[in-house]
Amino acid sequence: MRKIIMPEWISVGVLSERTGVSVSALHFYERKGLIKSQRNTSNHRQYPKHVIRVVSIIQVAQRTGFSLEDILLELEGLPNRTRVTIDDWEALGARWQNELDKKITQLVELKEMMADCIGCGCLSLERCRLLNPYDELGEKGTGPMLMTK
Amino acid sequence: MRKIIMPEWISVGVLSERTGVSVSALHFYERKGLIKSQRNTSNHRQYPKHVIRVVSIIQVAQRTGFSLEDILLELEGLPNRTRVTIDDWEALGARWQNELDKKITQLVELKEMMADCIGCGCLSLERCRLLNPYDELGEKGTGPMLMTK
DNA sequence: GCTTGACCTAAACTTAAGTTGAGGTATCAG
DNA sequence: CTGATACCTCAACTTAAGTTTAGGTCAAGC
Repeated sequence: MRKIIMPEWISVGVLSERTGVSVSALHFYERKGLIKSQRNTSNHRQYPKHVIRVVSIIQVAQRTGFSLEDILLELEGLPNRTRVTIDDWEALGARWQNELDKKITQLVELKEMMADCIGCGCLSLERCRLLNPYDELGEKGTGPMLMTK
Repeated sequence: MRKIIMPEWISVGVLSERTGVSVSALHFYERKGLIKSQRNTSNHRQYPKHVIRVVSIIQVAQRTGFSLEDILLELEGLPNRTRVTIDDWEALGARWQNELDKKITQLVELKEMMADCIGCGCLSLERCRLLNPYDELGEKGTGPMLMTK
């Protein structure tokens, strides 16, 4: 009694529907090697259902700033192509986590910079003095000032 | 006795050095309206020092997935161009925070999807079964399986 | 007075990530 | 048999975010 569940095959149209990614983009991903398909007798692509999940990962990764090349490297660029171990997979997972953490750090940094800028007062006057610094300045005596350092 | 600190002017080369952004990119940002300069008598651009900070914000925002158009909209696209209030600025800040939070959520989502994928076992066998699903399957009886849903 | 370095403009080129279009095939419904 | 539909390929086009190239100006130093 086998516990294996064989893949269900879906067409490119269905994959597109399920993921919200256009057919042309899916073809493109395939050309780039991010996903793979088998062909049926009519030369139509057939994807195992699990590819839905791969495409979802691609989408989210992309929206969060990874390039397709990055994603491909993460998914395919394993140290040795002949024998890939569980260790390899774990290393890959670690690298990916690391990248995610870096990106989160950058977001937090951005938040801080903005808070700084808004906090310093120079961003809260009519229009941004940082961007439009040629308005009459110092006409009022009090009020927002430009920063030195 | 005035408390106003007048801006120090810097050249495009210095701005480039200070920010790590190439001169051509800075010209480009200026064409796009992201930064502004005055010209000296030799027609050379002069930026107030604070533009360093603006460029830094642009850089970080970009690295975290905002397009220049997004950034421009956030910085410039205020409701009414003639009279911009503190409320406008706060609304802008709120929108920006919101975007940042969305992006952070996406990163967390991505982390979860990956954890899921690795956890399910199908990613921890020689090479990825999700990506290379045509390997001999079920040869061993036990071991990783493909997922149904 | 000439060269060097930092700057200027405008236009063409580049890369990533697709989209669009033209022309062709296979299966199914009436 | 004749559309309609869903797919196929290949090539050209698009947009964003710059870079590169080519030709020109200006002030400084020797």
